[in-house]
Amino acid sequence: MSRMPPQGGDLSRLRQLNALSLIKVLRGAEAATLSALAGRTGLSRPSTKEVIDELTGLGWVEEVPPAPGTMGRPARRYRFRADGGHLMGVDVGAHNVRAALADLDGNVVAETRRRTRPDAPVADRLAAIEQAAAACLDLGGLTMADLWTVAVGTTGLVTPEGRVIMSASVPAWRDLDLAGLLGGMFPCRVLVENDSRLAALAETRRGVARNARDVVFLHIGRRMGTGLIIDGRLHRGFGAAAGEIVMLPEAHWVTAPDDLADPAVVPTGVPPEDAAGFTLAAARNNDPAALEAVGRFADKLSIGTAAAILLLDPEIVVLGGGFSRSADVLLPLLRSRLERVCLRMPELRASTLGDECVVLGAIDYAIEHLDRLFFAPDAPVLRPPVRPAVSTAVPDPA
Amino acid sequence: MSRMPPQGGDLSRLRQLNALSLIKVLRGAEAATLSALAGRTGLSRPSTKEVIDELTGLGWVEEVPPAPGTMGRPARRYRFRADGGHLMGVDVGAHNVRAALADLDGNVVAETRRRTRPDAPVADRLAAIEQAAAACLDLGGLTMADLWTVAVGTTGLVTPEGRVIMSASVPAWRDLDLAGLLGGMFPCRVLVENDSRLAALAETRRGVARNARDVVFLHIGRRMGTGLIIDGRLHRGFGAAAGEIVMLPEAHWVTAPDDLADPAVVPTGVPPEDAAGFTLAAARNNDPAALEAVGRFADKLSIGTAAAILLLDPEIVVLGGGFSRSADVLLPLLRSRLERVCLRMPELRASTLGDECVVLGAIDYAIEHLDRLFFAPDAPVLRPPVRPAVSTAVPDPA
DNA sequence: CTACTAATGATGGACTCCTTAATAACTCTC
DNA sequence: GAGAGTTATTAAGGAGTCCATCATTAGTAG
Repeated sequence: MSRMPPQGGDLSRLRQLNALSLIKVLRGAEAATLSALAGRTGLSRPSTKEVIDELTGLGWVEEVPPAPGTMGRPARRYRFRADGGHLMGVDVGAHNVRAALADLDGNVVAETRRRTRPDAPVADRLAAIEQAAAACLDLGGLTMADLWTVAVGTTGLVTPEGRVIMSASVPAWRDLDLAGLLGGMFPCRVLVENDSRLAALAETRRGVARNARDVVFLHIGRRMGTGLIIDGRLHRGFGAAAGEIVMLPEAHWVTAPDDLADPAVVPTGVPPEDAAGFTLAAARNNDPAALEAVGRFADKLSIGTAAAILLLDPEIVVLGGGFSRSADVLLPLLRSRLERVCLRMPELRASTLGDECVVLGAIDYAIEHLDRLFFAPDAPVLRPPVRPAVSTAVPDPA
Repeated sequence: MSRMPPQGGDLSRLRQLNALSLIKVLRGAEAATLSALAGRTGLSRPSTKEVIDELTGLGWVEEVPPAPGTMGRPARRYRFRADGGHLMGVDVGAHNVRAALADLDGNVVAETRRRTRPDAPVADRLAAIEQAAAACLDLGGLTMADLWTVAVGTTGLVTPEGRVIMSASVPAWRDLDLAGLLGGMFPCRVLVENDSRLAALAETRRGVARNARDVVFLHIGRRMGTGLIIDGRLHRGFGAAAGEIVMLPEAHWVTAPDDLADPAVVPTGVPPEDAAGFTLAAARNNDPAALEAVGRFADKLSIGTAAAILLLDPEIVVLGGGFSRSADVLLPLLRSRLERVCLRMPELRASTLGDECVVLGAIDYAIEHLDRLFFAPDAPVLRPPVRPAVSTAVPDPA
């Protein structure tokens, strides 16, 4: 009957649970005193001390100077050593490859970008990834050996095993064992996931949808995409094909972006990648033809979005992707259309993370992967912070 | 960050975890020997014995005669006392009210049904519920006081608090505090949930979708409905309005059933409730007009279904509801339409639970509620099997 | 310098689990 | 039907983890 928290066991298991619970409390928080930690874990002071000592010895926790100016004897303070390990997020797009290096708390330490062309051959794009990663490590003063996990977000359909089936925006990205190829590039576990899904994750972890349990993320741009967070977790589906509402014929999402590149609105000479921006700007200035074009786009956008809202009843819908820079124009149009259809209207917000959305999501995804490794019920024995072994076996027990 | 299994604590907490883990192993399984239990929980034999003794003392577990004919000394055998408590599932429909009494393993002990009319006033339908429940208890030789939880599935939109906003098939069911009204009828916790959702739950727990993690359940009948199981759990959504794809205008689900009552196919004189059955039977016999009508229905059905599949990528789609009795006609039509659109085609099966679907789902829902109560991380202290207190407070921490 | 405050460190007791070894109950073979 | 073989039960000793309590320590306030 469903997955089960109540995992008892040995005495040492209890100690381990308490240690993990302590790490959990320390994570992300500022330095804390023993009393505070004892209060938050429910353990007694002496036990907390003992566990903290063990964790300090292992290198998970470090002591920081006591806070001055308090009454009584100054309390020793401890904090989680987020620099005990590092992970990397990579965003592989049609025009850019981004890499970001982060510590175990998800704080970005260094960031790089390499340009590529949509029609670049596979080898070139892989080289760009390698260069971006190497430069990023350099900037952060680290080496490959310091990486615990790499998570990669890419355009296209990604299988649970990390193969790219095909990508509309990167023609060469087709039936490609990306996880395998990158597995040879990095000496650690490499996770590959669809970019829209990772963007959705970033928005729920640190963006406008922070702390929401059910989120629909819409990537609206020259290519459309969706990412779903359900019950606080990234939803992949049985064959990792979730979120592909783009393919619903009745929603016309495949051709919808063309509405914003209507020759009746956009003068010849405007490069294709700026056409939508032009139309949206014109609509902002009440150009009638542009308004009509944007209206057509919003009509189509609203169909797929309504389907997602009616099915999932999310707390919030987040708009990301290139077009979301003109959310001031799009949001009201979308909202009015959705209100006609939706039983319960969710919050509707534009992304604030912008271009970094996918790399940040990749980092958050890597962190969740590590959390699963460390907090799993069938637990890792308490051990010093070292890079987890590269288990090429199971892709990801969700 | 996310909900956390690693909940450590006291020594007694460890004992409790082990006891719960033991109950979990015993649940649903046949009687087992100590060695078997020790093996499955990971505990040592002496510890297992001690915990079992405690649970036996509390009344959760009972000893059964040893299995004869084995080598060596016969092992004592223990089993979970499923009759330690009872719960009731109720299905409130337009034409029928069903009630079923079950033990803690979900085995149905007794079952009753009362007829009502769709236009019956609220008081009449409530009386039918009370009568069905009373008769059911009688049949099972129990009283109200033996009930731990009652779960009710009803047509219509149900809020997280158990109010019925409105129901298309039961006009009187409108802005009604059903949970409150029934709370006065039963001396225990009463849960109210949409019937299609409960049917979806039953199919995943004991029907054709057994053990699937992601399931889309389609209720197809004179009223359409959906229930979603995501990651093994019933998905309700932020405002408990999930699964209402019926409302998507482009899918035409509201009028779709009318296709099967086309006057060009159904002779006058056939009562409205049999019209669809007539059309489907005619289609089975290759009546051209009927085939066309069923084709139109399948077209509409496939739109909403495709939306759900593309978004969620379920492992399996289950067809339930009245029309699913003609699944042999409908399934192939639906499948061929979906195959044109879906990226990954899920399994497509007809329900086998039939009319009992909702009551069984209600029972499973009640069991999950109890499981949450007993296995929650902030745990109940180990206690004898008694009916949990009626906490009118929190509706349901999903 | 003294009183007050709050954290630290050390001791003893309680509880849970494990390992090991002796005992008990039943089947099978001769 | 007695003895060998097999498996479960029972009991005792040991180790690990947590808690409560109390004397001690290192600051601030007046």
